[in-house]
Amino acid sequence: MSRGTPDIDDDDRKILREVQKDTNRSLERIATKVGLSKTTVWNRLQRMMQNGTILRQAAILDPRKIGLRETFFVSIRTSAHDAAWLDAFRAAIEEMPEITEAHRLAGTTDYILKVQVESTEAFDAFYKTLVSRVAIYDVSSSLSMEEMKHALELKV
Amino acid sequence: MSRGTPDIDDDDRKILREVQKDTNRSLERIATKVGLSKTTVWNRLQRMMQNGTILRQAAILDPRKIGLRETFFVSIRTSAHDAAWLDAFRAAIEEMPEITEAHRLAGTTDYILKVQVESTEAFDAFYKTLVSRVAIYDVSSSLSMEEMKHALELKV
DNA sequence: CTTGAAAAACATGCCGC
DNA sequence: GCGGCATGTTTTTCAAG
Repeated sequence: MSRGTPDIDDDDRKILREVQKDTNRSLERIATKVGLSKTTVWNRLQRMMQNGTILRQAAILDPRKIGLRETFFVSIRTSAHDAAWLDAFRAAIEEMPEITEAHRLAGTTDYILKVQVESTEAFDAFYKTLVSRVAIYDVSSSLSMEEMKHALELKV
Repeated sequence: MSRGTPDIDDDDRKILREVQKDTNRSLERIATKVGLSKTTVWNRLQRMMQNGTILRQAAILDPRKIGLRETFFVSIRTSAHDAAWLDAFRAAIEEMPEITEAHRLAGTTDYILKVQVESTEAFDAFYKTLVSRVAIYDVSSSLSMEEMKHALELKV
């Protein structure tokens, strides 16, 4: 385990491609599809859950069906780069469920947030709360008109 | 079913909160936790899978463990707004597995892409392929230094 | 909506290769 | 490491309150 990522081999990749699509198929179907025995597939799945390759198995919901109709992308620049500010920012991200994704970036934009809310009014409320919690130098919010792709299946 | 989203009630929401976390717990544990019978939980899950509230149940992988070490956000502006260009762009998005998310935006930026690749070199190759496939007026790519949050669990 | 029970499908662990 | 088989668990279906 000294190099980049030699934890998984081609059989593992085949299994991952299957379980990324659907976890509700039986072991037997997966085993047949990838050309290994049930036991082997089971052992490999066990290992990949242990070592964190598979983070978890979960139901993936349609945001619209549960009332989250709008997605915004929020680009943030800050003037404060001290530890106290970052702690406050991290806490806000953690505690606000509307923020479904947050990245610290290299470049002119310091942070990007993906925010999923019920409505544009709900976003306005979210926005006010956010800027009241942390000092922000410059913000630019973009409303998504259309989600063209959302691949939870990674290229494995 | 004439209003916004009255397909799901509070019991459904409780069930969804459970299965969003982990799909591998038995029906019995979920039923106990939400205070309903096994049969009821099963019937409700069945309905929510039928009507698309639950898109699917799948394994969620750690991108780094499968060698996808870098995430980029690509902001795109285009000068061509005709149907032919859009078709080509849609096809490119569909066919390039490195693009894990794509949105059409309102505002100065026309599109935003999330791109997950093995390395910065792999991103360079991806980028060249993308711009060779579709005419783009202005692109700005930002490398993510840190994924601060990635909530696949939606606020339900 | 619930309980309960019965059938089928399944995951899991052990065996020998 | 692998595959086949035995066992206990779980899902799934059904009848009845």
